[in-house]
Amino acid sequence: MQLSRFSDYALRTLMYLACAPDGPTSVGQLSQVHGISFHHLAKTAQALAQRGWIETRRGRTGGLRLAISPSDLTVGRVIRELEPNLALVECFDPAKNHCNLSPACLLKHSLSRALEAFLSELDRVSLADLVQDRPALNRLYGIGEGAA
Amino acid sequence: MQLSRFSDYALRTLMYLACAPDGPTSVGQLSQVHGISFHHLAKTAQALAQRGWIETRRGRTGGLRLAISPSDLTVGRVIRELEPNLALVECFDPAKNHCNLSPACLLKHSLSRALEAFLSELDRVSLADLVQDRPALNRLYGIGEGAA
DNA sequence: CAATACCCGTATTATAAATGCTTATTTTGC
DNA sequence: GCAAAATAAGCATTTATAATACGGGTATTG
Repeated sequence: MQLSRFSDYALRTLMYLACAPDGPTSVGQLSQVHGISFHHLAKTAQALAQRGWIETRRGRTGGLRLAISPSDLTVGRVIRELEPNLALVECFDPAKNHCNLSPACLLKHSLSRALEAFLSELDRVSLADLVQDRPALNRLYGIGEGAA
Repeated sequence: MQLSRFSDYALRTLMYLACAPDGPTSVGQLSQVHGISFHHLAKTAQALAQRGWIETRRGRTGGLRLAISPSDLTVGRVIRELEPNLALVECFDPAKNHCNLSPACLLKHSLSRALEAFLSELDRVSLADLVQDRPALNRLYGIGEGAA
């Protein structure tokens, strides 16, 4: 049971943008800071832009910028929308289900409740909460390093 | 984010054994009822036996039998022990971690809390709870069908 | 002794993620 | 106004991992 790296990278991108909100940040910058493939990051940026969470600007001085307030976006929301498959077991998806116990199976309900407990715990955490110690993060990001 | 089928099949096996506790149940029977590969099920049975949750008996009249009381085993326990990878993101595993934000990253703590909420919700559910409506399950399992 | 059923290690297959490449669009500078 | 450069967006390929299938081995019963 693990989160897809897609969601993971999306959260890292949002965290960075929440820390460096001044100018637009290029995907290349994000790629360098996080040590993640450029093209892979571009793909996640695309998904974030589609949902209106970030603004993308093309051209010579383009890049990514947060389009919403960090306190308005929760980790739970991000994962609910971006995680490609939240069906813990096959019977969660009626189309793929092969288990004929479903009618009387209480396991499914228990797992549903547990998943909801997981997500609602993350609903309590906003992007603003994640970056509350901005100085420490900026140090790790290398933001504010005067020397080239 | 989804559970491995390994854990899934293990839980189904335990549920069946909790419903049919009289004689030993062969892996072949379990395979037929659930429509799952024989060898794959045998592998999960092995893991259950190693933990003392079931007894296996070889030979002509052999099979699997529950070795503990259904109310003493929780779903949470099963998943904690059997799920091969509960590391939601790479930074949960220091050996595989490449993210250099770890020291100041609050995301990890949020995810840890959420995972614990998920598992503790499942700790509240015992195997006995899952099979409380035994007649309905036995009907689905085909247990008690007089006609051949 | 023969048949049945669990035990264990290996190999193949399938699926999904990660990466790389190509195309299209925008902006800046001449 | 045009050309060049930078960047986003979309598409295809490679890679890795998990699930599954298979074979031989061992123990037990009748």
